[in-house]
Amino acid sequence: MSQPNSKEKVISASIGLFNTKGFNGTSVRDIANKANVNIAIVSYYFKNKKGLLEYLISLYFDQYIHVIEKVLMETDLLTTKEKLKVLTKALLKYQVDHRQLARFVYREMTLDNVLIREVMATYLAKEKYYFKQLFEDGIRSKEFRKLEIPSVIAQFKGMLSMPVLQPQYFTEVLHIIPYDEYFFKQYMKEMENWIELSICHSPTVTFINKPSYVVGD
Amino acid sequence: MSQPNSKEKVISASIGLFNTKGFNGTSVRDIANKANVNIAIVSYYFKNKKGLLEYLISLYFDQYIHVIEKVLMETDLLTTKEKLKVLTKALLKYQVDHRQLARFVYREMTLDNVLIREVMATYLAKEKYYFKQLFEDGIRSKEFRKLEIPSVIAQFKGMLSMPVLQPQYFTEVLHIIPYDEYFFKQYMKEMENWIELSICHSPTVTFINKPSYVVGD
DNA sequence: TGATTCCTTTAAGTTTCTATCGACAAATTC
DNA sequence: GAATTTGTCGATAGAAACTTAAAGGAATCA
Repeated sequence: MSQPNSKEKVISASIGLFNTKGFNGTSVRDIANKANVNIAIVSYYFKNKKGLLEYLISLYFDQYIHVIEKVLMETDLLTTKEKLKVLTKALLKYQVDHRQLARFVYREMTLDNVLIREVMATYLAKEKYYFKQLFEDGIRSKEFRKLEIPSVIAQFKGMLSMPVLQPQYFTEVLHIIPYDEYFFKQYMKEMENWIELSICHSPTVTFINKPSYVVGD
Repeated sequence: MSQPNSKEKVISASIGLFNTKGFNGTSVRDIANKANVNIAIVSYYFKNKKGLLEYLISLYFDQYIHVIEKVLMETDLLTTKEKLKVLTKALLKYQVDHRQLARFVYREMTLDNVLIREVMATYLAKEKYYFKQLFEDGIRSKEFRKLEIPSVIAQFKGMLSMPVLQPQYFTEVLHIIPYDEYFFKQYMKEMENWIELSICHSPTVTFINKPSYVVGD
């Protein structure tokens, strides 16, 4: 029977360590020890530590973008508001399912690191394109308020990443267990609430393709 | 004339470097070079690199908590909603004024680092106490909806920290310049909007921009 | 069987980092 | 003015880091 590949072992060990100790705080030796492989294995598969970093970031964002595209494909017939909700749920779920990798990626994003920024530039541009399009659609169809799109994107991303980025804050200060089913539903509700109240016009009724001034009186 | 103290030089150099390269990504030698002092100066004033870290974190949070307490003192006569708005503005301003230190501190918070967590525990507990009290007051006086307080605190903190934590995202992806006067006002408006719409009961709705059905005709 | 490719290990090269020591200068105190 | 404290500097020991070269082994294929 084939035991887990050395490459796989390095990947999962490094995700775990980068998540808890950060990229710079983790040595190749640490990774090799945790993965139970020889030190040089890392160089063999990823050339060096930076190569491993690039690989992991691409791994995360490839799937991330794929989630967005899949949702947009499959929700073609829904209202923009519903699209946004489905997308929110899918992205939250993706992040929770890959919480270690996600936390690590988001943290490294906050560094002024040329390498990382170059790797991420394309992905972030795509993400922005899809988000922008979505919000513009919503505004055009009068489902959404006239939003300052960049600010809203920022808010949206902030809310999405908060629980992934600060899990210890949730457990140690707020005494909530992030990542369990209950938390997921609760947080999703909060975000739906935000969509309904802060993004959309009317909290009660929305119509497809009908301008909201028809609804009013 | 007294040139800036060596200690001061080390502090500001380290804040700058930790901000851009992270704690583990910065060496004591880097700091000494940027500060234009001898390497041993760091140990002399802060015992070692960890000591410097502790000092900076305490520096940030001492002032941070002080800002909260000052606002709560001075807004004793206002409604809870107004209190929350004043507090939001004060904290945003404090963060922007200390953006480098703030980004660094928030980033290090996302690591599973025992030392850091111990230093911050007291501050975060205080912060939570004040926030919780404030939201409970608002709910009791019926100004606020019946909120899940922990979730709301999380959202609130997420929004506050987003612009500080991801400045490059704003400049490079959204093409906004964070930290300038215009951005500050815009973002503050967004947060006031959130307070009005998502935190408070709806009746007193205010729009950032006029709702589009008014613009329409 | 022999050759090839893929994977792993040994071993060392080279750089980089932290922390500390002892000497020296300047300022302050007595 | 002497003594003491405070601040600074250069050098370095000792540890830890990343990377690479070269060889050993296993599996596959001709």
